[in-house]
Amino acid sequence: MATISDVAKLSGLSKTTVSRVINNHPYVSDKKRELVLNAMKELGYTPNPSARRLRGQLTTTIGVIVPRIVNPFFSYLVNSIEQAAYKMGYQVLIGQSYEDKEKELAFLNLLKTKQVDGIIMTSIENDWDMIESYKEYGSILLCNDYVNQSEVPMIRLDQTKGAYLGVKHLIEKGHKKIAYCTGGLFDEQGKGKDRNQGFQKALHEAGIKINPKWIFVDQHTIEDGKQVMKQILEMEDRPTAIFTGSDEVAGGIMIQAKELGLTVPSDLAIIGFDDQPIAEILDPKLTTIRQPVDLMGEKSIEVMIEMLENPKLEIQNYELPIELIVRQST
Amino acid sequence: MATISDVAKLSGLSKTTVSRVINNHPYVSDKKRELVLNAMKELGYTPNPSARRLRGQLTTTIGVIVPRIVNPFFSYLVNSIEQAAYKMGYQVLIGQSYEDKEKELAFLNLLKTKQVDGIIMTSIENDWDMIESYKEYGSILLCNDYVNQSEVPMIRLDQTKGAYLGVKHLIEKGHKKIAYCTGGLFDEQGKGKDRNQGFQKALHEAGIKINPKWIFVDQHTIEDGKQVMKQILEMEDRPTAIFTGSDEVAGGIMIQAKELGLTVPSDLAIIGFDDQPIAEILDPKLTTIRQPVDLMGEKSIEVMIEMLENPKLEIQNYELPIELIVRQST
DNA sequence: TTGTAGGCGTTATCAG
DNA sequence: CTGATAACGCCTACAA
Repeated sequence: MATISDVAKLSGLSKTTVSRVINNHPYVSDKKRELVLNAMKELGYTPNPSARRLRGQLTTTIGVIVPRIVNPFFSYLVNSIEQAAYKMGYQVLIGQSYEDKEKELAFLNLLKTKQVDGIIMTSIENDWDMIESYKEYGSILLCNDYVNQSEVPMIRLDQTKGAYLGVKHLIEKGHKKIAYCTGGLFDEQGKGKDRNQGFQKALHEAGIKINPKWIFVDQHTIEDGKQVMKQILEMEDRPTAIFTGSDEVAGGIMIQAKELGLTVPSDLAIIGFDDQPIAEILDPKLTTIRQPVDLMGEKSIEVMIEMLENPKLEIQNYELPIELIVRQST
Repeated sequence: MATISDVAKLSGLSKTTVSRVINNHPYVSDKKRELVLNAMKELGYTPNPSARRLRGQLTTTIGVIVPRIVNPFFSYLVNSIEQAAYKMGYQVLIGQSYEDKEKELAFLNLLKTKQVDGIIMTSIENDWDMIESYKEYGSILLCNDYVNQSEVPMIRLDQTKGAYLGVKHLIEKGHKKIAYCTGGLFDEQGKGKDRNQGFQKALHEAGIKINPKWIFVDQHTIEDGKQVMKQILEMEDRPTAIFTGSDEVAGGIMIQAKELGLTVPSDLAIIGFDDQPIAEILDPKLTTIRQPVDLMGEKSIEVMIEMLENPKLEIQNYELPIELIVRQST
């Protein structure tokens, strides 16, 4: 591999001058600049990022933590982040936390050793204090997930509104017996609390009481959805509609419902979350809440790079639009 | 961030001794080793990978090129690669080529600058000669895609057999008018040639002639599948079954078929490829060819690390099993 | 068994 | 405008 010295030698100039050209510093005569540029081309020279990192320069690499890449929501998010980053000349290092604290910390450690300039976190596993302690080593940005007391930029959606819109839609369709299925818990705090609030708000407004038996927590996969449906079938008093925290769970419910001889939406109306590709594949097509994944990725990179270039940037939060997509399952 | 010098100072020893401990070299007395270990712990010391890279050491980072991460086949593949790598203490840098030669080369350049020890390519865009020229800078391994004249390890599947099994299954079901849908071309060479061969072989064995009108090339998405179905409907002489290069295209075909009032499989039998999650979501469930993605990822990492640790390793190819999963769409 | 010194490729500082 | 030099953190001949 050609080094800066090779370029210097070939062009008959010093490393310093070559470096100036590489980094677009002023005070280089056009002639010499030309000379250097030619030599660089001739040797196929690429600056060595390791050396730059060692010198304390930026790495032009951004880390992204996702719980699991096979979740379409996250693979689309990573996709848009990667594309936006590529356009800006940045690389993306991906890490899956698998909802494991250790893996998350291991990834955050990349900041310490200047392997990445910053990390975009799309989910949070450890306590915020723990994570915040890494801010000293590099930039951290939250995209999708968030915390209240944070001192980092956040790109987020109004999850409360998303759930509210969905449940209100069900109510408008005449449903009063509405079940709820979340990937988190049904607590005041903790995962999924915003959506919980939206759900409660919509019911409250319509004067409908929550039936605790119709609350399903910690549901994630298609398989989970199938199980939920089986549980519902066994109930004496069944819901007529169900709001779900993911298209996949909604899909599982729908598949199982059909298998059990129920008709969607007349026997059971179903609403998903994310507007993943399967929403249009399911039959009937799934009514769902769309999250603007592409926007989230672009914005995250935009803000991250701003932060990197201007470390004193004022911390801001960005809220992106979330909308209801009505299809046939409601 | 603490450096090796800090550890040396704190432990009252030299950098050399500390380095020896870090790298498990012999000739360090137990006492001093203890001393160093304590100092390391106290300072929360982590070796700086950039410095190591600069010194020409391994980076414990492996690059993976995929065409697009949102394709479930690749996101599952990346997932299994990442998991296997993590277990071995390696990091994974992901790049999307978007089937673009430039992007692919940009990623291969990471080898030149020792940013990654090796690269796993799951697809190939540039001419092989071009790619092979990067072998000088680091290890390259092919997983999924392959070339004939290659001098790198390949983890691959018998695509010919996959297509053959699928088409044969259709024939056994009594179909004689069989359409074919590929993501590549219908050439002797080029993308998808193996599956083409399997398709042809199965028909040939059954004495069935190929109808060129029923060959659809360069089809990738659900939307593509829908278009294919529309084209089929317009035909005077329609096929009764279709073999498809991806579950997504198959899904599009199925959705559109139902929309047009056709019944699957009685009006049209459909067979997919990959056994992605949507195969079970579609109604009727999709008969498809399963590719053992997890195995592919694990094996790729296993072989890559072997290669890294023993550069003189004999080049081997590995063929993994591929199987037909019969469901309801045929 | 331990330590000294030099260099990997880059850029900032300082002197011309 | 240009160039010599030191330093980033690590590893390894070589010396002791």
